[in-house]
Amino acid sequence: MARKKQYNEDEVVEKAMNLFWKNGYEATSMQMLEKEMGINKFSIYSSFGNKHGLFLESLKQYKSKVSATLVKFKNGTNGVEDIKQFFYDSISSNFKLGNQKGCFVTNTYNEFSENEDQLIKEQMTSFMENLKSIIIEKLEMDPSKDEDTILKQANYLLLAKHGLAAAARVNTQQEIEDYIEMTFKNL
Amino acid sequence: MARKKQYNEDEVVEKAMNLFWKNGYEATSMQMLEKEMGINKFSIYSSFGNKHGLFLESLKQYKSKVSATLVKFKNGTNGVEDIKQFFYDSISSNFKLGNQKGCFVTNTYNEFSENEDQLIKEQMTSFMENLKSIIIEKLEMDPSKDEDTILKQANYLLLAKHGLAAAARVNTQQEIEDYIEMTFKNL
DNA sequence: ACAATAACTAAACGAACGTTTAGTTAAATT
DNA sequence: AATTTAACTAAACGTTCGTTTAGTTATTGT
Repeated sequence: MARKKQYNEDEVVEKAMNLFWKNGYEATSMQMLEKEMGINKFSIYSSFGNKHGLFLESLKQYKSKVSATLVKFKNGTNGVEDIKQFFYDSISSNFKLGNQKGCFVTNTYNEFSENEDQLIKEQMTSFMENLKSIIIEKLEMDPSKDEDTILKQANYLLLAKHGLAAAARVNTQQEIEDYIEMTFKNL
Repeated sequence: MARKKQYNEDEVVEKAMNLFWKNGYEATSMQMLEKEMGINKFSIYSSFGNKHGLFLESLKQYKSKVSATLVKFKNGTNGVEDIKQFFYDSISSNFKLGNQKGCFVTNTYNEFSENEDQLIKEQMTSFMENLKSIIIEKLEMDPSKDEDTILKQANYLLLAKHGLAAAARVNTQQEIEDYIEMTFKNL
C-alpha cells in the first residue's frame, strides 16, 4: 500500500544502545541519536514512541546481547570457576579498544538510583536478582559451603560484580584482571 | 560602604554539595540549587561565577569534609587494619538514613568518565593517586609482602574502594559490611 | 542625612532540550 | 497510470536549561 521503511529497527536500536551505553540517558540528546542512528527524529518517534521508549528498547537489546554470556554462565558445571569465568566474559568486550563503557545495566542502575522511574528500576532489579540466583546456584555446587556462607559470598560477589562494572569505565585491563583474581582468592 | 551579604558562602556551598552529591552535576539544575541554597541565582553567580565553579567549590568542600577521615587513615600504624577501618569510615555517613549517596568523588568520577572536563578530571586523579599512595604506605608496614604483591593488592583495594562507593548508593548496610569483611579476608 | 555601592529581586535572555506538525516523496494496490 | 498511504524531511512547538541584565533595597562612610 505504501512506502517501505528504509531502516531496520534492530539495527538502529543497536546504534542507540551504544550511544546510551557510552553517555547515559540524560547526556544523550535526540540530536545525537538522530545522527548516530542515521534516521530522522520523526522516524525515531514513530518507531519507539519517545526517548524513554527508545531507551527501554536499548536496554532490551543489551540484555539479549549479553544473554549468550548469561546462558553460558547458567549452564556451567564448575561452580565458583564458572562465576570467575563469567566475570572475565563480562568485561571482555570492554577492551576491544575504544569500547570502555562498562556494563550498560550497571551504568543505568547508577544513573537512575536517585530517580523515580519505576519501569527502569524494575528492569534493574530483575536483572540483579537473576544474576544473584545464578551465583547462588554455582556456589551451592560446593557441598562444603553452608547456607550462611553461600549467602554472604553471593552478596560479596554481586557487589564485586557491580564494582567491577563501575570500575571498568575508568580502570586499565591489568587492574581489572588483578581485581578479579584477587576477588576469587577470598572464596 | 555597602550592603552586607545575608548568607555565609561556606554554608550555601555545603547545601549545594549535598544536592550535587545526591543528584550529580547534570541532574542538578540552577533552579534546584536556588531553592536548596536559599539564595537567588544572582547571588550564586556573583559568589561562584557559574554552575561549574559552584560544582568545583562543592568538590573542595567535600574533600575538606572527608579530610578528617583521610588524616586518621594516614596517621594509622596498623597497616592493613587501617585500610579496613578507612573503608568502614568511608561508608559510615552513608547510613545515617536518607543519606545513601555514596562517595561524591566516585560519583563524579563515574559521571564525568566520558566527559572532556579537564579541571574535574584533575581533581579526580589527584584524589585517587593520593588514596593509592596511602594504601601502599599501609601495605608496606607488613614486611612479609614483596613489592609486586603490594602493587597488586593496592590496585585491588583501590578498585574495591571504587566499587564500594558505587555500590553504596544501592546496596544495604549488611551487604556492604559483608563485602568489606570478605575483601580483607586474606590480605 | 545623604551619597555611594554592594546585595538583593525578578524578569528576560539565547540555546538546547524532547516532542509535534505540516508538507513532500515513494512504494504498493487498484 | 492513478490513487492511497506510510515513510520521509524539515521546520516549529513549548519548556527548561544556564546565564545575564535592569531595577530596587539596605548598609556603610562621610
